[in-house]
Amino acid sequence: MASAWPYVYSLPHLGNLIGAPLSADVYARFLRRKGEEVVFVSGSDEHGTPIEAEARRRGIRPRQLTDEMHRKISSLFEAFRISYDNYTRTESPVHVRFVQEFYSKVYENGHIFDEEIEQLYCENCGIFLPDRFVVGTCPYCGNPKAYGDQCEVCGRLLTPLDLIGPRCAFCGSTPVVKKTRHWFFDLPKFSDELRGYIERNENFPENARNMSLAMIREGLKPRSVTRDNEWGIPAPFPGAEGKTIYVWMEAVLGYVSAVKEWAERRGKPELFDEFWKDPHTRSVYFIGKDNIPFHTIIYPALLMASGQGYVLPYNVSSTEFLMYEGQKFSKSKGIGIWMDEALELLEADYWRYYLIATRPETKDSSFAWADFEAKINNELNDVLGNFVHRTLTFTASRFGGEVPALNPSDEEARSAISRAEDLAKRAEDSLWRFRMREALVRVMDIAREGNAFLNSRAPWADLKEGRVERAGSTISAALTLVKGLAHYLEPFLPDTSERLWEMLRLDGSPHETTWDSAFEPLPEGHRIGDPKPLFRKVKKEELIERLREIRAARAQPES
RNA sequence: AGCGGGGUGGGGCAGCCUGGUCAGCCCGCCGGGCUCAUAACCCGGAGGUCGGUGGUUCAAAUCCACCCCCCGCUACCA
Repeated sequence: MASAWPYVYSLPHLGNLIGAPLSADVYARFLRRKGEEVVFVSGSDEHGTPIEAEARRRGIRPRQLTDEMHRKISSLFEAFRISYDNYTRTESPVHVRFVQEFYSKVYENGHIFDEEIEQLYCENCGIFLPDRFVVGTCPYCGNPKAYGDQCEVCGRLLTPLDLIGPRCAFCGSTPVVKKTRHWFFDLPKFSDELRGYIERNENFPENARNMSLAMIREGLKPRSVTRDNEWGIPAPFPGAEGKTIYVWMEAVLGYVSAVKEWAERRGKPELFDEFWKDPHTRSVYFIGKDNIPFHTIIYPALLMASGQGYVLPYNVSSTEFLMYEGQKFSKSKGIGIWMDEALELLEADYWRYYLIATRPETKDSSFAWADFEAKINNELNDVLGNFVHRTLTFTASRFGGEVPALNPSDEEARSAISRAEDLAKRAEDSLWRFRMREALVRVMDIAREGNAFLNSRAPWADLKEGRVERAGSTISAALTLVKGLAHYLEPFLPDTSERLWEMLRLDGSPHETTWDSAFEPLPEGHRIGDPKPLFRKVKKEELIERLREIRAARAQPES
């Protein structure tokens, strides 16, 4: 399993989080609970022009910059409980060596050719400028901030030489045209093989399949593999001294190298082949929709071209985009919430709940504070938190904290549990189909079921009238549902699951248990721990205000 | 411009591929119940004819055509 590698130029925001790492984490945890052998990898994508330029601007080495960013991002993923088996980086020596060997093979297999091209060069910065990093006035609409590849105002595609008054995006000086030689991956060669692969792969979501087939239909073009950057992995092709591998063409191979690194670190290098070359391995990738063509076309083509028998993606699960109050996340405009800020406002599970419940599975969705408040308060806190709390406190206060007996002929109690089992089954079906949002609703329905069950049975009324056994049977069943929730919530809300585990005084850990043992009842007489509320309500005004303060405090030392 | 996705009661979504048994779910709103629980929980109700027009069909949210609106992508940003 893999989630897209974040480019460590800036910290990921909540849209990035749900797009790849969090979605992948839910699935990875689910697979582990189902007893599958899972290796879940990702890492920091740290080479390339933007970082090289930023480091130059700050007067530090790129490695210094990415060391810091890698450390920050790693700890943020950890705090959000993203359960990577290996979160590494593209500067990892294993990765660097792997990429060079990989491209040497692709070259030997005859899928690389070189060609001289003309490109804009900034003499002040001393770098060739990717089209995106040339800015100027759009010749069509007069937008003074058009990019060298496209004008965002009128939407027209451009080349840097179309721009009026082209400037280097980093220093503003006028670039010159210069010749340079680059090495290209012969992508069109793989068109037929790719088409067959995509058509045969029934797991690809519709958007990924359609987009990819359309691109093949329109004709694939060779992709350049090299760049004139210093900050990157040296290209291993004869005559390519001084060139580095284009970040994208290199970072995707991290999916492979990260598993190699993981296997070597465990002292079992043979695990690498077991995972990557066994045709039964299912590799699953979680990405945002902007990354689809790379993962369904270029990346599989590279794997094919290496001739090493690496398994092709079993599925590429792509999400649409998360917006922020209806707008695009934008660092420069301060629109959105970033991972580090989120954690200062609330614990990870609040965010995990909301993000999974709002996951843009079939179309763009929007983070909205009003919606956030409603979901946290009414669903997470009231439906889930309260069901657990009322059940546990009732057990504690009326049964001395001991699990009462379930009456075997209590049909109502048994059918409540069996309805919950149905819900769990449906949650599982949704998860197998990568519908995490739907799955979470089904798990929450278990709590809803529990609440309805308690109300209809009114064990408090039974106790008043001396029907202790009936009340006990009700609570026993409710406790079984709570235990089920402790299991089923693990992929979604790992910390909450852990706390429930402790409150129920269960053995082991929710992170090692199995999905299918969820409803095995607690033994009669088992003592539970002290019930504590799982969640608290939030007020959006307060959160927004705190966010403002956090930003203000941060802006100070920076400037 | 091309390509892809989407337009379903006040908000957020599912259903559409495999036409009828689909108008469903969560939230909100209104009314009722309960009091174990963090004024939490439960039950019931009002509210949509499924972007528009035309077509296919005994029958369309579901298929076809055209149109309108929103979003994304267009591959040297990663």
